[in-house]
Amino acid sequence: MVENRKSDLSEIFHALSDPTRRAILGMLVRRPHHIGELVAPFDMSFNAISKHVKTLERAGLVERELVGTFCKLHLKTKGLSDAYHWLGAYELFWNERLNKLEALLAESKPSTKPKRQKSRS
Amino acid sequence: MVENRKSDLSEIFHALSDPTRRAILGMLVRRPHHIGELVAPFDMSFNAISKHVKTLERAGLVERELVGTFCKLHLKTKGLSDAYHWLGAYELFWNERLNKLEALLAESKPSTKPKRQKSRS
DNA sequence: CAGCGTGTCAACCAGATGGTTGAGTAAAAC
DNA sequence: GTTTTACTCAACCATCTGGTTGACACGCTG
Repeated sequence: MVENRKSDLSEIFHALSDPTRRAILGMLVRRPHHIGELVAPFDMSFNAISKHVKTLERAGLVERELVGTFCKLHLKTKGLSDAYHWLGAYELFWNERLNKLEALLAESKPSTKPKRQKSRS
Repeated sequence: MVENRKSDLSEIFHALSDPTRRAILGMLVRRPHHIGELVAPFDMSFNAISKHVKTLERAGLVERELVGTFCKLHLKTKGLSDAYHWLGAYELFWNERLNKLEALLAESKPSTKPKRQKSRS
């Protein structure tokens, strides 16, 4: 397949951790763009955007389709879906856990905030 | 509130982009741990784990509760939930879009793979 | 063919990241 | 009161990151 060298969650989350890259995904979800089109909104060099695209591509979030000199970029949803489902596994817990946690914290509230605070914000 | 200085998606995704930190969350989702307990599985110094915990805390994924000398860590689900919902917005698209995309790609398949390949893997 | 537009690659830089060690602090145990 | 335990903080280091610039490759257009 040689899909992408590492369809890893680490790469995916790292790709998502940059606002520029998330914005790019936001553009691509509407319709495919070529790289040049992506540059305008960002006040950043073409090369910088190209690098971001490469990061997204490595993470498997974006797919290139070469059309003449243009490089048309498509959103590739598998990676997003992977990340979504990874988080979904936690969702199973957090609804029920929040209740448990709240109960627990309520119990231990009296002794919850000890004094040992030197420089903790 | 002073919840955390930046309940930002960037921080959250960045926190999730490290396998050690994801593993820590995996331990915390079962039950709260103190930091010392987290160290064992990782072959890494206590301080390294402590730093990871701090990263998770900054991202709002983890909450500290001081119990004597121990620092009990709870999973804090809001951040995970935020990330989950951000991705969920894309899920609305990708189910329908995949169909559209596939149709589109099927149309343009004949000219989809041009020759311009010098050093592209 | 020459020139332009689109994009890649490599080199470079400042700052962030992930790890280490060592010193210090505070509560608990002796 | 001394020692242990659990943890924090600061300094340090190598590597990664996100940006830049400049040179180059490819395909389209005239």
